Amino acid sequence: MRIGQLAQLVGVETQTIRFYEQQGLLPPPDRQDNGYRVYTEKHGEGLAFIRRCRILGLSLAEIHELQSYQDDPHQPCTAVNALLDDHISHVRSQITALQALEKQLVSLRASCNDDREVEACGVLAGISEGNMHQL
Amino acid sequence: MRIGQLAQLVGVETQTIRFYEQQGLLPPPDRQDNGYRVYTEKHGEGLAFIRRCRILGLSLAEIHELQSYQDDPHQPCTAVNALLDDHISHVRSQITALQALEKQLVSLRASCNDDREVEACGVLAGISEGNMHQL
DNA sequence: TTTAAACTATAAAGCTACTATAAGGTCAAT
DNA sequence: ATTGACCTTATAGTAGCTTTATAGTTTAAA
Ligand SMILES: [Zn+2]
Ligand SMILES: [Zn+2]
Ligand SMILES: [Zn+2]
Ligand SMILES: [Zn+2]
Repeated sequence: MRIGQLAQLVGVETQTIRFYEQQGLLPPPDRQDNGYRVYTEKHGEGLAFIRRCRILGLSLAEIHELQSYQDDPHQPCTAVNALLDDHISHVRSQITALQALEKQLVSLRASCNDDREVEACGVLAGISEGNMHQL
Repeated sequence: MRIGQLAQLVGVETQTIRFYEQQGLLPPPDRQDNGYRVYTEKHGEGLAFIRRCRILGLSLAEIHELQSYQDDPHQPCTAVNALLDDHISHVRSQITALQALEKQLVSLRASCNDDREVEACGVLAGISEGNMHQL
């Protein structure tokens, strides 16, 4: 299988595949005499694994870590579970932060319901006055 | 006021101030004979405005847009309010996406409550099997 | 007074996870 | 023979800084 076929199969761009190879997430495939990369089914599985991890929001570093666990299949999976726990709490804190942000933005927006001149815009005034507890 | 004092006053790093100047968000200040930047109170206000916008999650481009409105104070503030509305909906969609992600991660995590070998880890299996509706 | 700490300057690279562009080699078909 | 689709590498761009390198300036201590 050449790179274009693999890309289409998994639903990524060819550059992304080369990028993952360069980052050490995908093993370098064999090459044809003309230099073209030749991929096996294993590469397809590896690439699909990476993509599913990315969809779950895992960073390339975290994926790398998971791969290192896969290479050592008789270790206890504590580290894998811990990695996911960390990631979940990371996602949760992002959610919390964004919810607080939304609240602030909504109250800021509420300070200017009508059409005024920029000079008197409640939104701009709210930002400029700096009545935000963060700063 | 020199750059270090301004930085301390507003709570940013000096490089960040130079960066904002370079990006056209902060007007270039006068210079001393030795080349050192000299800032006025106005610069402090401008910088604080930028920082508060950043805390609200606004991009530098959005901040630039807001500044252009400030420069034209007798326009109606419709565009300001609209910018904020857009930003709020952006934040909301991020929250929604992250909540869906969290749900998926939690269910994935639940598939491996006990300590097993990596080989049998429910988390890794869950990712590898690809029973995710996205892919 | 010398010297070292603290401050300033510019320019360039690094960070994440790609995406896009450039310039070119290979292959099948027309 | 030439088009078009595919492949190659290398390089730059994205966002918002942060870090590093290198060097000049000011200020305070020894
Ligand atoms: Zn994570
Ligand atoms: Zn308004
Ligand atoms: Zn926005
Ligand atoms: Zn497990």
